[in-house]
Amino acid sequence: MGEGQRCQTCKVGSRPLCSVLSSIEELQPSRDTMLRRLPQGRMLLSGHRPTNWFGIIVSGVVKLMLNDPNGRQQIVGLQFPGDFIGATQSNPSPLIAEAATRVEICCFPRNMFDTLVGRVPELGRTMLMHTLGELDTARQWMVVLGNKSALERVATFLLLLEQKTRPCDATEGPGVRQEIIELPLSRTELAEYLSLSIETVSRQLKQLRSMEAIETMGRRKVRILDWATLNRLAAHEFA
Amino acid sequence: MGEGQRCQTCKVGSRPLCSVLSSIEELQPSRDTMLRRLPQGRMLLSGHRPTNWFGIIVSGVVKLMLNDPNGRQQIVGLQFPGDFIGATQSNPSPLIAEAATRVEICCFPRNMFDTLVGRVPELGRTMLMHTLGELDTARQWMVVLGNKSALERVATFLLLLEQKTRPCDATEGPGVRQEIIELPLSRTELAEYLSLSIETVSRQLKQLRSMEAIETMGRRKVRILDWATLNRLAAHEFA
DNA sequence: CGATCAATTGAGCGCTGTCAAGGTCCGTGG
DNA sequence: CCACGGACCTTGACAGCGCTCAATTGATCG
Repeated sequence: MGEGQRCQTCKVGSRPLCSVLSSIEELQPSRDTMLRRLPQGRMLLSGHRPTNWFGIIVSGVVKLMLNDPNGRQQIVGLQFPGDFIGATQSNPSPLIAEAATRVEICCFPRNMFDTLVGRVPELGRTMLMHTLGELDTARQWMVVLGNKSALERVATFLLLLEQKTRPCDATEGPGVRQEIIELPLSRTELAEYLSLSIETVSRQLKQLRSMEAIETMGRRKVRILDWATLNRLAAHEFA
Repeated sequence: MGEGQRCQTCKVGSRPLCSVLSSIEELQPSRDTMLRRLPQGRMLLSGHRPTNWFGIIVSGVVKLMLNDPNGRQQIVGLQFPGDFIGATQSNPSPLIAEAATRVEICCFPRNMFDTLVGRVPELGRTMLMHTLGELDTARQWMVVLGNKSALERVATFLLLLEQKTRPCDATEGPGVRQEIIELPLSRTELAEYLSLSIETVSRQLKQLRSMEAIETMGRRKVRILDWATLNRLAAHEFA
């Protein structure tokens, strides 16, 4: 893993998992915890190899991948600030995790977490709730992959991204929407996430551009112009 | 829910969740637990409505569905004997659960489960493990829906089904494979699960028949003839 | 300012969905 | 036991979406 640094002022506060973090911080304030800054592309979990740490994402995006039997890889989930990562389970999973952008993770040794769960029952419950939420997310994404057209998938992704990358303190509501979205994925990664070809992704972005629903600014930025159209295409999936 | 009956001799013993069940049985033997027999088509969870019970499937298959924004429904998971169902979470989920076949469920009141989790910490851990397993399953299915052709999906489903419906005491290995598989789903449901049209499902079954990989016996039975071909098509997904 | 890789665009085709017709299974009643 | 009806399933024809292959354009960095 490499570079590390003591975690002094964590900014994940208002995210769903804040309670876990604060529990940990209260009991063992910033001694064994550290804020790791990882470069884009760094592998965090590699298939079956066991992991002795776990952490909470503070900033950046982590992509979760599974090896397709045909050799190719598919992205099966994205983890945003506030989400868990690492050895949240003892049974090994073929899941691969990689930093999609530069990432900051608040890391803890695994045994520390285990003992904490024993001492704070609330912690285990929070973990379970979060995992059930992830399960819901995965199943909703199954519906996206199963029933939506290429254009709808791209629209859905853009809205999902906008929602997930809102500043922590922003409440729901159309007033606080960000116009300009930073894409944490390349076109190739977008294709792997949406189960499309690179070319199709490109064509759908072009189509959205010609509908004047979005405006692409370089490779990694999108400005959203027409929320109504995008919402209609995504059919209010991730409200 | 309707018909119920005290649970005397439960047969879920050797399934993954046996520990939960036995913990419950030990502490509170068969007083508030009962074995519910439900007919095919009975709805178990309906979207947002809260549920005050939970249970473990003893026999039969339960399908989990999500409403597609386009109106159609998609099956996002199947629950087999040994799996949880019901209020395993407090946060509401839009998930709908329905008996795909006649189903027997060992049911418990929700508060009983909650108190047990407080008394037996192992129980919460088991729940978390099981949920993480479900998450893995969901993500693997995402890969199936994203990258596999219609023929491969059908082959994958047949092998998955064979694996899941093996008798409890059967260990892994090719020796104990069942030749004849009972399909818990109609063609329409199969299509909803595999994200295909009914017609395509039918055509792929025909193709497998013409390859002499399977043999259909009526509408709800399949005899597997060529395991190698099926495995090759499914690419050893659910080993 | 070129070198290099990513992204876009175009042409062509195959897989799968749609629409429509025919066939099969199964419960019901004669 | 057989005839009938209706739901479920199968089969065929056809079109369209998205993938593949190939060439071009564009971005980013030395």
